[in-house]
Amino acid sequence: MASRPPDPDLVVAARRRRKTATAAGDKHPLILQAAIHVFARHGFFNSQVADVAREAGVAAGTVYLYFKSKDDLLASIFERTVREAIAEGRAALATVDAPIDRLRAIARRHLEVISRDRDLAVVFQVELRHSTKHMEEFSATMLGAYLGLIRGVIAEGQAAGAFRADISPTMAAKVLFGALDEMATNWMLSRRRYSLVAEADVVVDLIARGLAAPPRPGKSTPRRRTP
Amino acid sequence: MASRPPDPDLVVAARRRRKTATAAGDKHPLILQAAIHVFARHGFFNSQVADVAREAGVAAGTVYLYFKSKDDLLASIFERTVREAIAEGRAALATVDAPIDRLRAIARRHLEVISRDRDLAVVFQVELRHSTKHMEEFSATMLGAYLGLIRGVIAEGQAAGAFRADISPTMAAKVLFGALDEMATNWMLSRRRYSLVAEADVVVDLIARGLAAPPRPGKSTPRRRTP
Amino acid sequence: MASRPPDPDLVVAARRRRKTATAAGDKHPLILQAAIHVFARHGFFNSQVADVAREAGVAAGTVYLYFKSKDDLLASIFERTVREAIAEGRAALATVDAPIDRLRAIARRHLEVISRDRDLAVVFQVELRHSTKHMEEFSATMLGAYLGLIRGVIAEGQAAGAFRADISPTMAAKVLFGALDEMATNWMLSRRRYSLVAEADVVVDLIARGLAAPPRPGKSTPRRRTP
Amino acid sequence: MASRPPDPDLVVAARRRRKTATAAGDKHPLILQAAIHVFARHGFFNSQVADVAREAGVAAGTVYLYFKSKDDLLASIFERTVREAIAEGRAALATVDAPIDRLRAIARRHLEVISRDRDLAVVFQVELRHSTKHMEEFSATMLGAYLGLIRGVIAEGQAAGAFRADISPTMAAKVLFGALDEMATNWMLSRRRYSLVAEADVVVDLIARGLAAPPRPGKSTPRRRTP
DNA sequence: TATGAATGAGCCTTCATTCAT
DNA sequence: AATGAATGAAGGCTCATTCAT
Repeated sequence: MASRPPDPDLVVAARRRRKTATAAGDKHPLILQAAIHVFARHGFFNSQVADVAREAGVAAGTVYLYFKSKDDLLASIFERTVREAIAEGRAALATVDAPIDRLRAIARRHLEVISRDRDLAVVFQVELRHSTKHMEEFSATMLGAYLGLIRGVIAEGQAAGAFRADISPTMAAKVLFGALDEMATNWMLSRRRYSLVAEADVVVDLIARGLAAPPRPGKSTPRRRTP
Repeated sequence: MASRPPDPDLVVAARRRRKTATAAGDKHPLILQAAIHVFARHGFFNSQVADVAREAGVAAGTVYLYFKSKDDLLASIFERTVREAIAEGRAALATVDAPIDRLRAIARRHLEVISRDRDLAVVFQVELRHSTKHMEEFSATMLGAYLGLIRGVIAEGQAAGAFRADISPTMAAKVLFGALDEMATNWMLSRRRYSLVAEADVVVDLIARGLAAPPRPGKSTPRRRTP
Repeated sequence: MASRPPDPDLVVAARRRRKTATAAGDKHPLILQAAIHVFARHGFFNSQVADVAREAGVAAGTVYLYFKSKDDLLASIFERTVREAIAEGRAALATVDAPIDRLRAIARRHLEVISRDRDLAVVFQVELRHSTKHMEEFSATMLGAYLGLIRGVIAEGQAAGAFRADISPTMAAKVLFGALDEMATNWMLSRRRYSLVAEADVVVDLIARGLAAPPRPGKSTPRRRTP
Repeated sequence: MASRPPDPDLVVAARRRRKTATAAGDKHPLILQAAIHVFARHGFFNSQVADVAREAGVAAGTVYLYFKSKDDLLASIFERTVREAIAEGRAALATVDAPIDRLRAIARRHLEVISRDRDLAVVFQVELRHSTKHMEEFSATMLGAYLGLIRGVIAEGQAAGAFRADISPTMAAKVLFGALDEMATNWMLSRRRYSLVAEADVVVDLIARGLAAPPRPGKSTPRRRTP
């Protein structure tokens, strides 16, 4: 364990939380969760760093030991959420093989992450949209990674002949992400408390149908099995 | 045409602004439009009153001759939009008689007002949601008037036997408004430039179908039972 | 009347009221009186030029046709009051001869001017004291003239042998003015509505007694008569 | 002496300021003193918070760690002064017994507090009078406490038979306070630097004489009749 | 002369960020 | 690592003053 090359993802994650996550007392997730709650309740601009600190039960200065700036709090929320979605997406992929099932797994986890914490959903779907700068910056990095995950699954499906090959997998990935993102926004804005995750299936069915390879007579969609 | 008595609506509109609207020189709509653009571009909190003033080509202090505060700019955008939507909705109603056509007319105009100015849509669907205070305050006044307009059409339809009478017209009006509002938010958040107005028909078809008066006895809607 | 050399005082006064005091509609005193009321009620700094204009029944811009600035309003109140006090003092002097009577006449008129208008008293005794700059500037001009009037009377009394010559008439004038000024301030600040003018006699008695020439045996105070 | 329980008054005073008054570093009195000097020199309205901060040697924002607003600075000056006057008055009362001596002690301390700091006197007697709001608000609280102190002494004197009982102690307290307040204002406005404290005796003599219990029957105060 | 809409400099106040302890 | 007092830049708003009509 000591000499193995470190997982790049873990390195990135560790770098985010300044140095030692020594014992149990890591205040990084504590403050981040406080920020989610405070931002969701009052909005990013109406919230003060001192509010977040108070909610987290730390001093105002302590926030700056874990985050570069107030903006960094927002960025970290975005980043952590996307990172988790990627991780959960990957984990979900491990259990299924058929391309359409893999897409469904990603979509379900995506909406699960969102619907797990309504405050997070508010921040992620609304507050994050304010700064075009943020959006553009993060779209290029984290979001790119997430889209890459989806694109990979689609490309696999195309390679396996399950999906039509005459559509760019990047474009198809964006369509799926866009649809899921809009589901999430609707759910978050809606006063009703319906099941968000259930919509994953509908979205995937719809898109998968659009992606389906034209049936070749007498040959059903092949199911690939991973070891 | 020159000496005709003035349109009462225009008189009301003029009274809203400063006294002598010296022909072209009324700065009220000028500043409001500038605010819509600036707020849409940078977000309400990232915008400065000075930015709005510069965009409108007036001095910073001038903004305060027409609006009580920066918040009032936001509130005025909301108010003007709802007022226009009501006026357009009423105008649309004048041309059709059948209840379902009347609903469709309102829905189309609603989405037309939104899609006419994308900046306005951004401000109206996103920035306005920030301040719970604003929302609550205006929900009670302007929004109430708009919902009243819809409710009236539905109640008419019920009275005429076109709509089922066993649903509160207030509730039905909220459902329609909620659906249109979500269409508008989706369109505004979406990167795609599809026709928003076209969705009005889909929404109205759906809801009108749900509102349709039950067919004559002997041919009841089949009730599916879930286990 | 046309060719006589103009009275310098009138010239100054006329210059103050920009050009023609054409007919009855001179707004200069109107605005000044409005300023006295407004400043007395809310204080100089809490009053706005627009308040004064409204009280005077004119537009805000009109104030600037008669006064250089807001400060000039305060200065003009000071100046007009002192000018009137001088004029009234001179008029009073015309009726009496004995030095002590002449001092008493000045003192009475001084306090009369003050007590005639309580708002004026408030402005004159309190608001005017705020700006040291103003005080110093005006002390050198208008107040100097008023003190000169008093000093003249005292010097006359000294020349006539009625007052001791071993005290500077300037110093004695300041003492008298200072005493009267403090009476005025007390009266203005006091919640009681006693007669301010009556205090003139007390003050003059006191100071005149201090100024009295040492009695030379067998020779009573001479009474001078002016033609 | 080192381990004695702390003086309750000091505890209260410390609580008034920010928590840990790290020995010499308490900026509350520092800023307050700076405000007294700046306000006295330029007047409340001509002074900027930044001026006060600079005079106190702190940053502008620091003022707001100790005071709610610029107005609060003025209010705090008032409050601290009255509080000190009450404390000094009480201390003075501890040394004397005879009612008239007790009144004289209070009066002397009152004028002592004022004359100790001329800047304070200027602010207290002039600037504070501007805002009627302030006056009314604090009259009801702090000033009420101070008047209560005086009233108590007078009531004691009445109970002891030293003062006539046919005058309301509240009214008598107001008369004494009013007289002292006017002495203070005169002294502050006056260019002369006479002893303000000495006037306490004169005022108290006068009022105490008016409060004196009527002599025993058979030797009544002569009543003069005016025609 | 009179108007009042327009201007823009100025100031109070907030709050993200720093740093001595 | 943690604190929270201190900082000072930034921005909303006011209002004295100007000027085109």
